[in-house]
Amino acid sequence: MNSHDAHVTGPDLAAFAALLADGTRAGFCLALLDGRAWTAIELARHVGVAASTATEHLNLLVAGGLLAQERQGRHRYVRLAGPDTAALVEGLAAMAPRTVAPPRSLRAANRGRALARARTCYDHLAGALGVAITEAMTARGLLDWAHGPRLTGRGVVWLGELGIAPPPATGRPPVRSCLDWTERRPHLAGAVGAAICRHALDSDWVTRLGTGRAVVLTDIGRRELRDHLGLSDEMICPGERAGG
Amino acid sequence: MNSHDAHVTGPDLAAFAALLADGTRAGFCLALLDGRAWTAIELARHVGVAASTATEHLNLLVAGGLLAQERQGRHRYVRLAGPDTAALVEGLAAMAPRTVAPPRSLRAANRGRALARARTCYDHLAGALGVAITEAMTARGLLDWAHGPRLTGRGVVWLGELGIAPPPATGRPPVRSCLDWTERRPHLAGAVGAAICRHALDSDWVTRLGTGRAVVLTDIGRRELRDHLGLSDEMICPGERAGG
DNA sequence: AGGATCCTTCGGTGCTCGCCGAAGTGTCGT
DNA sequence: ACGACACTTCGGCGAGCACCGAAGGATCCT
Repeated sequence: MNSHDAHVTGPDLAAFAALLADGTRAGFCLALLDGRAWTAIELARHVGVAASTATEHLNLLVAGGLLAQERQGRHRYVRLAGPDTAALVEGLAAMAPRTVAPPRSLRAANRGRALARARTCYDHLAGALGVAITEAMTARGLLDWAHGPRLTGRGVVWLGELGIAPPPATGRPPVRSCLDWTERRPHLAGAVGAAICRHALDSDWVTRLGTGRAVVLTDIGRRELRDHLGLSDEMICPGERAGG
Repeated sequence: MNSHDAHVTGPDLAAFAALLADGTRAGFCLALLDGRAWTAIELARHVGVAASTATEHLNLLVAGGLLAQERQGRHRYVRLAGPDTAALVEGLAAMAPRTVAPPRSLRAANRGRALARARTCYDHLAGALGVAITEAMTARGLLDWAHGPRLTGRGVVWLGELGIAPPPATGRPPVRSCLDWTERRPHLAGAVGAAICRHALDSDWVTRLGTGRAVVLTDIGRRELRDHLGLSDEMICPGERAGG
């Protein structure tokens, strides 16, 4: 195990980046950022290519280690390989130029607004909601950004009040910052971000909107966020009124 | 400035990743990870392409925001746009598959060994040396990894003893972890990592080996590392004897 | 068994993109 | 002014690759 003897000429950065350098494959990965497993056909339809084309791309992504797959009967389920790959896709996406195109339909416009308002990002909350929670936690002294994001002692207590146990010290950083696409401000990621998101879903603060990544804040969630973080509706959805 | 009205269909991940999906451009970025500014011709020769080809690639990388450039007379100096882009390239490189190829010459083999031993990575120290420093700091309680890497109070004192002022709280995280290509273990990055690297170069702990990223530990550095971190030669270069 | 669905394999097509060399522009040194 | 050098522009070539449709498994449902 002497890595000095392996004549490492350097990582094959180009081959790896090429995995994401195709519109179809990038679309797959962005879709998979919702953290769930998709079937091949779902992904194919999502980006509008033939099933055979999707198969080829999925083979590449799995072979490249970006995606993990499980086969169940006639279904091929794929998901992002892990939190680190998700973080990589996030980071790349945050730095990539935005494509600003007019929505193709009213339905698409509504979906876009819902996504901007609140969505899951791999396994944590993003959008205006995710950013608002993060900033409220900072304002209340639950997060400390002096040395990068860190949960304070009060933050640990606060988590406990919600019934969330502080995540065990595994390899995954407890608190990570993830730059939001729509808000261009950071929201909370990492193990704690995931725990909060799970709690929000389990306790019906938010519910999934259809089958995508969009979530919608419930009345329960609105009350809990006000009580626990002092968040008003205005602070979460400035100038908007959340629909059913 | 209501970002919800801009119909953001999502980041153009593919276009951005395509910047790094070419062997020549990836070679440029990996070379620029040494944190210095290179001229177009230097980069062209480094990867072995014509000057005209290099120009085209540099145009793309600059337009894409990955590289920044300054023109001085007949020279075009390019460098990575900033620490965040450097972090992105690092992260991608760490996750990319290694290309293990036999070195083309004795000279190349020596260069590879020198790089594995100690090198700069953008603006901090990497290789066996960088990893050894990071692990020694952890062992001495200067770094705390419980909530992601963080400098402890003793760490701040230790920096002071070296004559390094704790970096101001700018946007850049003071301490960041960067996965080492050759060691596959994390080394210290971020503002503190950069400060330590600068100190190591200023105080002649290490000196640049030629014009590349490789550095070599001096006798001064060897003594200082032993006195300040308890690092023995064995711990820095297991099974090797550093040459002049 | 039969049909529907999900996935895969296999040619074939068309286009993008990286590369070079030659010629041209601007800058530096003498 | 002149050559040397760094860089840029342009035309053309060749390879790689993303795409599709058709055909062939594999699996589930009735």
